[in-house]
Amino acid sequence: MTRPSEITRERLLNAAERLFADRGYEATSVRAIVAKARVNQAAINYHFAGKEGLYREVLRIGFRALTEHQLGHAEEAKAMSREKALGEFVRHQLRPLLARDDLSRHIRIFNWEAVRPTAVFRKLVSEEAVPFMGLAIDLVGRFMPKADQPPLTVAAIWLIGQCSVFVRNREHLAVPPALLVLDEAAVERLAGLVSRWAVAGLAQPA
Amino acid sequence: MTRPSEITRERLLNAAERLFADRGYEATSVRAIVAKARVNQAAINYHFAGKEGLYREVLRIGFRALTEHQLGHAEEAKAMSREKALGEFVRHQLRPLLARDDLSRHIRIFNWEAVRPTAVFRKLVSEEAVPFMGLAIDLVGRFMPKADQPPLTVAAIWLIGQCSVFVRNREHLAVPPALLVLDEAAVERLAGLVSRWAVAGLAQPA
DNA sequence: CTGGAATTCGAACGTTAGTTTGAAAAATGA
DNA sequence: TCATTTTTCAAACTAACGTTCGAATTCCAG
Repeated sequence: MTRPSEITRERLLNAAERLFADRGYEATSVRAIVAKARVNQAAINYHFAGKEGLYREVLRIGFRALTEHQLGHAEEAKAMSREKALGEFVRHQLRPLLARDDLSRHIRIFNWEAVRPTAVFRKLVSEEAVPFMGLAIDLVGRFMPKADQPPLTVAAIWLIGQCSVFVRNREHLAVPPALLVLDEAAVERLAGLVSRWAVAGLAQPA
Repeated sequence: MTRPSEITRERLLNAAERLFADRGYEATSVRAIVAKARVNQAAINYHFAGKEGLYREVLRIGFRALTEHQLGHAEEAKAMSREKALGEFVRHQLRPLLARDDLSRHIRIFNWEAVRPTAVFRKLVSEEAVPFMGLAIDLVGRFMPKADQPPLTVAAIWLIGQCSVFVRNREHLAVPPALLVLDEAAVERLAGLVSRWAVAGLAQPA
């Protein structure tokens, strides 16, 4: 076994993750990726057998990171009140408004997938059986204990929609008429607002 | 002044509107449009000076149709309770889940724009000064009478996000785990659910 | 060292995108 | 009718896309 040179692979994954997060899969060209990664044109096909393969790998990494992060907080979430847990979920989802770290980028990529899922994404979730909405479904289930799966899924989609619309319209929020300065405090306030609204909706009798 | 032959223009607008509603601007090719319209390849450039020009015209028509429709119902909406008005708004936004008429297509096109606004769209709204969210802002304003513009805009985005996420994930709702049969009754139930949730959020004290 | 495998590189390929072209056809007004 | 304009048409053009290719280079175990 020959140890492959990991550096090119790593640079590609890094550059691709940022570009995919910013523009989505379709709108990101392989030439833009290799330029940002400063590697050769053919590197993507050599290391990942094509653009799709690279994207699959980026998605896999995102899956792992997110589930790890959530698993790390799963116990705490169970211990919290359902209102607190939902608040944390919303804060977590709105995090890309501020931060530019890995986790935020993963969320932004999955937000793209929520709009129009790529074939790669669909295959991945079906293969790995790590449903993106699982956590959201569990969460809303605490508010609707008697509901069965379909309405829970609807509620989860509803909840995610409330968050992702802000993340994706980030640049809209910064200009009039919204004119939101997207600093720590503003996002905190927004998260509080959205989660209070969402709790009010879910908590009421069906 | 020479009367142009309107038929090709009309066929193009019709075909383009359907395709843009289904796939969004980027993913719709001019070849697909001319094929559906059964006109010549060069017709788009001749009649609309390019794909962008055609899209701008489709957007303009959508603007006019939507505002006319809303203006027609504006008086009724004012007369309703705010809860009823919001319910009607949500039902209206969710209408593309069922119907395939012109109005539904317009809404779906604007939903695409809510994801990642095209330059054409931005220019159009700034030019025509017909803000897409104006009605939503007025509506949420009835629940938050003391709020000023920024939080109202946030609330409006929040409200729109709750609806558009369903319209765009329509095909997701039809398969497990949601397994929603998208008939009249189901959409009606969904609209009721979403508007009740939204009302609960907005109606609570800030 | 050194020979074979792994990796990089520049160039090209085939396809599809939106647009342009110039001639043919149709429509128009005097 | 006829000269002029408007509209259609098939074909080609330029640019960008993802991918492939073979030679050049780097790497590493023997």
